[in-house]
Amino acid sequence: MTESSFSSARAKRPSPRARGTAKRAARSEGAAHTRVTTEPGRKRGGDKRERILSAAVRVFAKNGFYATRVSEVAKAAGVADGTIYLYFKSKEDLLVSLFESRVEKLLSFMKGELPKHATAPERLRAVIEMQLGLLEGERDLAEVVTVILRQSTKLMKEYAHPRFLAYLDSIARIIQDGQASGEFRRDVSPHLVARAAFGALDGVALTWALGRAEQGALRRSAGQVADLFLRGLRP
Amino acid sequence: MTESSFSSARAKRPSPRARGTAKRAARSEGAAHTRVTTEPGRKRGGDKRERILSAAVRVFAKNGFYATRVSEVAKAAGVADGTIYLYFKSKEDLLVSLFESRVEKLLSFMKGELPKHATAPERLRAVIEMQLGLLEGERDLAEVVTVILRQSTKLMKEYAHPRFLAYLDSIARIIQDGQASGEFRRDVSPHLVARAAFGALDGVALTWALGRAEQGALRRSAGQVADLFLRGLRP
Amino acid sequence: MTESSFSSARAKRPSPRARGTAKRAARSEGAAHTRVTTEPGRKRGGDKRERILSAAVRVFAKNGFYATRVSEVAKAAGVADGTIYLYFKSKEDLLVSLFESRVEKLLSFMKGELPKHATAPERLRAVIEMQLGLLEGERDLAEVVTVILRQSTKLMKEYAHPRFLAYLDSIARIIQDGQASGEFRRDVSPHLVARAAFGALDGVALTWALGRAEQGALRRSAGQVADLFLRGLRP
Amino acid sequence: MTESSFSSARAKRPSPRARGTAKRAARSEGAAHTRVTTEPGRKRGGDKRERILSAAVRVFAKNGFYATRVSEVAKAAGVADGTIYLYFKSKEDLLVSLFESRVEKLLSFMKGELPKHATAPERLRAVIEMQLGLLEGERDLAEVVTVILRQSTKLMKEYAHPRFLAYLDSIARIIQDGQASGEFRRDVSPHLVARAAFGALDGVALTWALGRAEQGALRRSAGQVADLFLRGLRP
DNA sequence: AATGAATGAGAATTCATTCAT
DNA sequence: TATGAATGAATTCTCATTCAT
Repeated sequence: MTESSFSSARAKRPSPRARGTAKRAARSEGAAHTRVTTEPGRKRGGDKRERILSAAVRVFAKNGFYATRVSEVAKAAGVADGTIYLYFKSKEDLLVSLFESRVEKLLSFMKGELPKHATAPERLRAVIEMQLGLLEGERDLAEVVTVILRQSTKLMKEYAHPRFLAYLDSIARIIQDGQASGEFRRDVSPHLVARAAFGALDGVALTWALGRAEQGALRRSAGQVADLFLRGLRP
Repeated sequence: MTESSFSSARAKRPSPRARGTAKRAARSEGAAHTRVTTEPGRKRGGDKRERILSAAVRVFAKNGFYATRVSEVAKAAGVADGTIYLYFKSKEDLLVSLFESRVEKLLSFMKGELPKHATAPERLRAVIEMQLGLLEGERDLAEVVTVILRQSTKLMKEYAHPRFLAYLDSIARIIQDGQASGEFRRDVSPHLVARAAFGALDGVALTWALGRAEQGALRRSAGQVADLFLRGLRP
Repeated sequence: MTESSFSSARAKRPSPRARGTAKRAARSEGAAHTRVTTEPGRKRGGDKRERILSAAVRVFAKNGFYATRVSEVAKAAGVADGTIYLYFKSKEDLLVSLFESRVEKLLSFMKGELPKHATAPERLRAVIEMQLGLLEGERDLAEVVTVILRQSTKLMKEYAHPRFLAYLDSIARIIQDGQASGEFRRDVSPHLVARAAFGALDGVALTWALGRAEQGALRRSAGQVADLFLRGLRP
Repeated sequence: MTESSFSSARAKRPSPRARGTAKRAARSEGAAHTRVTTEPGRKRGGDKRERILSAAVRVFAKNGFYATRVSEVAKAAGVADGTIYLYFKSKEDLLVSLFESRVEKLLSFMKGELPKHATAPERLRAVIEMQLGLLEGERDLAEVVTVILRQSTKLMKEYAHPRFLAYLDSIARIIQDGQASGEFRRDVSPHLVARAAFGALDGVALTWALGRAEQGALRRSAGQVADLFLRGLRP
């Protein structure tokens, strides 16, 4: 249960000019996530991709996905409109890539941390603290993950949902382990607990992100939420 | 603390031909939710507004707010495109109205139920069961409330946020009461608990709505979530 | 040359319900002025037609033809939107009818007055004073005639132009008579003078209507303009 | 008093992608004529603006402002619909710009010519000949200036009126000078004469433009109109 | 005759995406 | 690779006109 819950595939990105006649194609595409990709960075193109992504988090977080113009992202990134299409297939692909690149980071970190904790309660607390802790570091990211992502229904249903379920699974497995070892009560569904826990954290992060977003507030909240759940799960 | 947290104002709706008054008014309005309203169409236009709203829940839930065309809603409602603008100022107004009309219903129900429960734990359990129970009745509504609403960032920030906070407040007050009476432990922030509880329910409803949405599943989950929180709050 | 320059045809108006399926037809219609008409006024329907016309002058003068909504005219006239279509075939027909009813009045007045003046110079002066004098009485009308009418290009070209030419003709004939009798110099084209005179009056009325429209100003101007032209025409 | 009455500002034009700045700006602007401007497209977009303007004169002159579809202008200019919005903020802005660009030309020409004439009568004759002469060169322009411009009431009142008054002023000043030097009679108001003269020319041009528009006719008329006024003004 | 709710064709404008340079 | 002018499909909303009552 220490392995990542998010597949780490899709580390590649489209190489400039791999674009076909995709125009308006997205409307009917079944899967938005199959993208042609190539090694980008001869010279220092990877830099530009990153610049675009980081501009995108900021702008998406501020205005939402739909209200954001591709040209705004370009401007914020300091590149030409067309350049964005050298690195991303479409506006939506930009959102997916954003989500991926950020979540990937979050998950790989988690994957490294979890093994350090021996008991299920400790691991659950660690997950909770990590989720809020990581979001706190990047408010824009928190907003993207908690709010923006939900703006693209298609994205949500097709792309994010499976990854999200995988993440939930990894939490559920912690609960399961705890139940097996007698650390947690057995009369609750591990998956339900996982969903409730994730939702609780998401809700806390959401109000935080939409509100004043005080520094340190999320981290402090983490302890209480962990407490609440750990007590609630006590046999 | 039994009084509703949502103002029940705005129970009126615009009658056809409020046009000219409503026209573009939103552009400059500070609050997008103050709308001119009148008796619904006498004659036989009375149910049009409701028909449009209920078509909107369905279509929005299926495709999301942005991906839904006004003409699709019109078609689903069996009216002409223009008719929608007789009852709603804009596409966005339709979403707000939808949210309002539904949430209003949910809240007034809650307002009536809560007083029937004597202790804070019972009231918390009641809230949890009601939130999930009511959503279960209308899957589309659940999706609108948990997903779609977040699609309009402006809506979320300007309109829904305050109402949402008011709802959270009413939950927080239950916690507070319980802490005052010694029924709940005092070392957690009532507001934090409220946010976590709401988030947990939202998360459970979200996965339910996006997933298979089995009948009865939500109601069954409610008990476990309530249990989790009540135990977690035990002094 | 005392006979009216405007045909007095078209004194009839459409009777309620004579309407066919004219919808959008105007787009392709060649002649906008052929209208079915009937005696209206059993009871007192004529009153209503007049009320609509007079509301229309006011509203058109204020906002221009295109910027005016049929519903605004209806409101100003105190009738329902649909009622307008009982008396006028279309919005454009309303403008034409307006023009006609007003111009008719002006012309019949002129027809009665001219014979009272014996010499060509006196008649020219009378025409000038009448044109400005009548406009001064109704500022809104002045605006409709000088500005609004030009807004409907089709109207201008198809309907108003011939009538306008007829009016010019009647002025030209005064000049011609004067030249024949030796009262006016003969080295200018009567039609050119007529156009110039009409334009001069129109220009004076236009700036007056668009400006402060002081009472009495137009009448005072008339004398000077008449003077200018009469001197200019002196043999 | 030989200096031009029209400010020659606004010689610049928006470059493509001034979007975002210009967007909807007019809605709140007090003066609709302050527009962001930049060097026209380098590369090869340079003549696009001009091509659009000249297509617009043609189409507006033919169908009138309101009856003209933006797509028609685009087609006539040989560009895509959207391209128009790269150079003009809106359809109305296109009309204003048209007026400006043309009138500017006319006025700067006049500014250069007037000083060549020594006496007030000569200058008045020059103005008359120029106004008609320049219009004759471009029939479409004549129509735009005499008819189309009046179609946008807002335009007329907000934008054109002040410029128009300034032009009248410059004519009035010629009259005034003539009166001061004893070349013109003093018992007429210079401004009234200016308005009458402009109106006369406008009227002549209007019937010419709406009629057969024979080559040379306007120029020939100019002499007679000038004669008429000069004689009429003789002390 | 009158009403006004409903209609739906139509039009301006936007903006993701392309492609010539 | 990068640019940004150009494209044009698509979408919201308006409003003249109709027609059931």
